[in-house]
Amino acid sequence: MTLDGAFFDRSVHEVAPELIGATLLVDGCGGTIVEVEAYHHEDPASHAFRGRTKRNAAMFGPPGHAYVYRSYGIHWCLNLVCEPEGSASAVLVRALEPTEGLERMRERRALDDERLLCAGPGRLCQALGITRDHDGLALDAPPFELRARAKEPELARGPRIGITRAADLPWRYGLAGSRFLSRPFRR
DNA sequence: CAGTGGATGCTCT
DNA sequence: GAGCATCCACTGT
Repeated sequence: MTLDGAFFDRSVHEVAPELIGATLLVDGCGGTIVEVEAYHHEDPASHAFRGRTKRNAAMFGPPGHAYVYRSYGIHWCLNLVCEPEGSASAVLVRALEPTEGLERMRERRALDDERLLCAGPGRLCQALGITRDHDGLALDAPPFELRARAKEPELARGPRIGITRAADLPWRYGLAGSRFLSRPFRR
């Protein structure tokens, strides 16, 4: 079943854990989502916290669309916009277990190690070929393909990675025990 | 393993 | 001009 606008038109805190186990492909490359983080508009760590700008405009658009931004001048990062339009909340996709299009992803990453192919927000965007061109695109239409998980996985939860503000909030979710996480979860 | 620092572009102060 | 929702290469144990 394709995840569409209705799926994303809910609290980011409901949507984020339900994305673990879903399948994300871009032009046929990608795999199973194993790690995400929730960013709410009232959250000081969110790009939308200080209001709408040119960069974060897609966060203020309709749910079920992509928000892509450049990180540290080098990497791209992919978010999935949630909640009713205008509330500017989104889920950062941090890691995939690669399952489809492995050869193309290895070429893009110039890397053979499957474990590190999509283990991190910058890495997975490089592997899937995600750039600014994908900012604002709908997730239920090509080049995106986003399918709901078949069954509920065992979840891990913890604080988000790489932020300084609101660093204690446990809004990172992962597939428990996966070897494709960007970093392990503490227990 | 852990820790450090460089690359690099854009937004906001 | 500072500060980043990162990654990689390098150092030292």
